[in-house]
Amino acid sequence: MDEPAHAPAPARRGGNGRAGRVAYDLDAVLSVAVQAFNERGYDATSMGTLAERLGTSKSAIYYHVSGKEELLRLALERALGNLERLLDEPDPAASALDRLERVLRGAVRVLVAELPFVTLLLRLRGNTEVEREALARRREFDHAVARLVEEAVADGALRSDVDARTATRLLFGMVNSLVEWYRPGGGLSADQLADAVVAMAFEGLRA
Amino acid sequence: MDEPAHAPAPARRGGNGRAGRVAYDLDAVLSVAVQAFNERGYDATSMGTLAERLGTSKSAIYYHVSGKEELLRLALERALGNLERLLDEPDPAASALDRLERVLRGAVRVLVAELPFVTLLLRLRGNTEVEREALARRREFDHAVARLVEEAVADGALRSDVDARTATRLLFGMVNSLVEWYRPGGGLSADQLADAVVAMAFEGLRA
DNA sequence: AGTCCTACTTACCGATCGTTCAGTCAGGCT
DNA sequence: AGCCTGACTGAACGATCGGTAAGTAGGACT
Repeated sequence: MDEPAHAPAPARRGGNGRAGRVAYDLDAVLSVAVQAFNERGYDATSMGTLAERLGTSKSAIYYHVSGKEELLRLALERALGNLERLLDEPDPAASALDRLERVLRGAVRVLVAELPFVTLLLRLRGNTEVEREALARRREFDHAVARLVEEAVADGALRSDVDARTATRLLFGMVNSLVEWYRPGGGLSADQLADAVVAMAFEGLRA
Repeated sequence: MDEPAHAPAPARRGGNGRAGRVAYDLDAVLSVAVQAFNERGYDATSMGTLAERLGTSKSAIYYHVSGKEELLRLALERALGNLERLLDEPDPAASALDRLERVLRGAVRVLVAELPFVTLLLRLRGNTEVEREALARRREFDHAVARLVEEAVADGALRSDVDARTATRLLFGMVNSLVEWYRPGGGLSADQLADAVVAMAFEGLRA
């Protein structure tokens, strides 16, 4: 067991590629990197650790990506792209409340489907330019949802005794927290989870 | 402005101590450290940065604490101690729902009062033994609250169509998220915040 | 057969990390 | 006057960091 233990089977090129080479593609490197970043934190994860987990050398990684920060950038792009797509094509005929519920369910779906990538996004500190840009895009997403909440309050669909901004933040806190505990295959599907989130958010826990 | 810009005025010893010395005590070092850890992450914060912010040298810090990890340990102890105290002396006559609400409000109060310390706690990754021990204590706290939720569901006070464990986690997600956005002095008091949390958690957002 | 490209490897770089150590200096004590 | 202690300073330590340069095995292509 002193062979590269955590590495997924390297993608041996079949079909269109060269055969017989131990070739990692960018996706394999990225997924191993993101998992490590989430386990130990971005800063605490060295390129050496990544190489170990991939079963290669540090420099091999630099063949696929320009550096550590590009791994971060690619991962954040994937998370943000999926979230931002939730805001496209809203049904203009639907009520603000309906659109909010749809975004909420969509967010749960994306968080579950892209768990490691979104996890990374939600833990950013803003130390570098890459991180700050991602944080700005995340803030823009948050604001779009906040506008939906305000609209629903104006419609009289949501209670007005709780500040809309505070409500939005608590709502997001609830949804985003799932990256800290939800693990797929644990007997709770993404749909069930979305149901629980919507139920608690809109109707509350009281019997 | 090339003097130690971020350093709080060093505690010049008055009264019982020696006068005229630039003396930092442990509390001052700790509070600067925790703030830096929260801004840039524990791993991304170097002892050199801490020294700069304190307006001293790296080695001066080692006079007060045994090392970087002890700063972390002291900070986590403060956060965990305050949270764990919430579970002491519950009124055994009160219903599970009442006790849950009291813990919830207490948690909001502690998070607000000890914001930087709890923030640090909630961002742990478990890289070292110190971090893993803190995570274990945090899990124990979570379990105690989960038991309260289960009790309240058994009483019929909370809805049973949402899994108690899931509900607890969403509840905590909501409360814990406030370290990411709540800033004191922003026109929202801790009590108002607790009201909003309890309202949303128990009654939901629907008008 | 010879050349080219892909996908690496080994060896190393300078910078920075947390930490240590020896020395210093102001004030209090005797 | 002499000594002690508390609170540092400045220089250096070895380890580790992210990243680079140069070389190369092996299949594809001509």
